[in-house]
Amino acid sequence: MGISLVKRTITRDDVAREAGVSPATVSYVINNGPRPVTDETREKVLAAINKLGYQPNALARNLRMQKTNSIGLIIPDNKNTFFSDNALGVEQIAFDNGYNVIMCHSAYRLDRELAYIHMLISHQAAGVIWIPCSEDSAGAKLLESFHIPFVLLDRVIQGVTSPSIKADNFKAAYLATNHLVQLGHRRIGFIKRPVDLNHSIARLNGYKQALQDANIPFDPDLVVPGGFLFQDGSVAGRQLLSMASPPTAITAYNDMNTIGAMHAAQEMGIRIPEDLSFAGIDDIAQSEYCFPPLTTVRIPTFEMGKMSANLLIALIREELPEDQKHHCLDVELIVRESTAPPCNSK
Amino acid sequence: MGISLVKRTITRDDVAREAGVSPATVSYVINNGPRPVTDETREKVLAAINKLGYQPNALARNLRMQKTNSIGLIIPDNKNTFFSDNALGVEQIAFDNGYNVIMCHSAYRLDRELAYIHMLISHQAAGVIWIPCSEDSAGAKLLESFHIPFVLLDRVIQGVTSPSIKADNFKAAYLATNHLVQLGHRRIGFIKRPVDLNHSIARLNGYKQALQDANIPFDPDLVVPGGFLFQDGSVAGRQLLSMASPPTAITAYNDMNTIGAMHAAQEMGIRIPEDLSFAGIDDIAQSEYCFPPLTTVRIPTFEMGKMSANLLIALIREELPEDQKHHCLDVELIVRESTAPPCNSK
DNA sequence: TCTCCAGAGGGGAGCACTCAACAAAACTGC
DNA sequence: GCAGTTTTGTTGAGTGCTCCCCTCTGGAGA
Repeated sequence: MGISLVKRTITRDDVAREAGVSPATVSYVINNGPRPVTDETREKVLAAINKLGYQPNALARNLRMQKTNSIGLIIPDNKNTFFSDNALGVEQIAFDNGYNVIMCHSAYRLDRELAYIHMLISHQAAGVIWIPCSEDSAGAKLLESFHIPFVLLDRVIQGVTSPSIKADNFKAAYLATNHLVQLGHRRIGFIKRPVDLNHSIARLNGYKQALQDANIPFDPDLVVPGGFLFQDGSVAGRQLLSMASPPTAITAYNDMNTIGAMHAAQEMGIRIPEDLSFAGIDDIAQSEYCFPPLTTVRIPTFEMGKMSANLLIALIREELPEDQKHHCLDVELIVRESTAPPCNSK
Repeated sequence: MGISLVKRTITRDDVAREAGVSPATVSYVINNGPRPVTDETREKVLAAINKLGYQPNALARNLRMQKTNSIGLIIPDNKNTFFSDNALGVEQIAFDNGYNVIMCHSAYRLDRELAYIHMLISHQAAGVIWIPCSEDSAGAKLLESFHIPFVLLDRVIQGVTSPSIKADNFKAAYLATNHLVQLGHRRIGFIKRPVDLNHSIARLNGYKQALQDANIPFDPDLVVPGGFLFQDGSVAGRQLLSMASPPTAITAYNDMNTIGAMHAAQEMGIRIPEDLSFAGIDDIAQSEYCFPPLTTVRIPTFEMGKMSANLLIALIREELPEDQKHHCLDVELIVRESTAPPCNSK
């Protein structure tokens, strides 16, 4: 049992030599085919593998096979439980199907997205799941030109026909706003995404539609931009509350901004929900535990992650029917304690 | 400009042909060495690369070089902001240094950890960052036998001498408990980790030491097991509060359990912090936004992730001095509004 | 006894790349 | 103008694997 000081990996040829068979036979044992092997030979090979502690080299295998079992996951922000939940769903399905996921964190930056896409191409990724941070189509073009299947998660890019998974963003905002309307609110502020993407426009439209259905005129002054951080929501909230005629309820593009705004209101001594109601969208982890617990619309992030991975794997296997390429998941209003009728209606 | 219907990748040989040079020259241009190339030749090669849209095949390169630029990150739960923050730090440093990270989600399961370790070995990972879910050393042995450098993050495994990054868990619990002691509490409940690992034992010991330093006798009845979910903390909280002589303050192994217990108390109609104080450890995202905002001890998770990646990269490059292999990061008490003097002291 | 054939294993090319070793060209000094 | 030296470019072996194609063995049928 000599300790080898030289760092040398055990290859398939070593196993073949140890077992007294040819390298090809070792492959046939490991891969269970494509040619049969007698039980006797198989035993010999397995014994040799065990003795030497052999691990096949996936790199060589992938090079030869012209494909890998790696899928790239491009996400904007792993700190946001919305996305980390997506990631969890993706990883679970990937693992169950023998894929490994390469985590690509774009930090909402297009250049990093593109850098990662180049990396994934270079690594011959079997496919990629992409939560784009913009509607730039350069990355999609690149993936297409290299025939790398990909699915868009949460967001969609104009002109890109790849499979996609999204939530019903219009309905999400409609439900949140309508809930406030039903409680009797008529001046409802909306914190919108700083940059307009079609999913954020859908949410803004849901807000507008709910107002329209209640015959409440749309007031553009009640729509202010938020940001990616809680603090941004806080700033937006203050802006809304410092208006001459402030809203009696606030909803937003997402929970992050809603919670930020709620904190700002509390710092200003405003009671929630007695003086001011808040409804969010996403149902991130913080929403249930903030004070008061936030009324919000649940987006099924984990399920979306799982679904996108299933879609991608079907796409890789070329088993995805044309009519099942695009999915829009339903959303659900979750009423907690941040919403109540407006105080003047009491 | 014919559209190729056959899916064939452009290789370095195609570029060589296009540029009228040898394949090796193309490599020298791409890698900037090891042999020099005249500017004229370089231009020709670059033009050909551009024209053909060539992307080098990382698989072939890695196979030839006998190494990759992939690092594995084994984490127990990406949903928990504690770990997703670790992941973010790792990814950032990895990206900046040209490494890509393979996300390995163990879901607190030893079998998945081992499955992923096998996968990483097979993929010739350059290194791995590992947040182990137990103190089993099989995975570490495996990595060692394949000479794959790894660093342990957050936790440490008995007998494993690999570099490690952890927080001062003893101090964290000491600070939380001592804060409660200083406020005048003498019956302080502790929700411990369901399974004892050395970092959770350190936290329990920190709790005990703070009591001892204040001459408060340790009461084993005040220590109950929690779990991985908010609900588990809730159950543990109810258990503590249903005691004949319940505690006036509760602290726990982590924020998840603390927040769970706090919710349980609120459901029982107990006012926080007037009737009961809560102090946690970790400072996860929820802690600042729960109600009341949680007094806790901040663990620098993001910094720990970054540091572990820097350590791993130094280790891979064999530039890590022996005396810098182990780091224990300092922690900080963050006083918010979930703690107050006990009501009987008023 | 010989031929035929099926079943099982071996040989070897090829995947896209790197780099040492070699060849050729360009430059130097006399 | 030529040997010696430097600079630039090419050749080809090797990385570990898969799978096509070939060989070998042995049993069935003539």
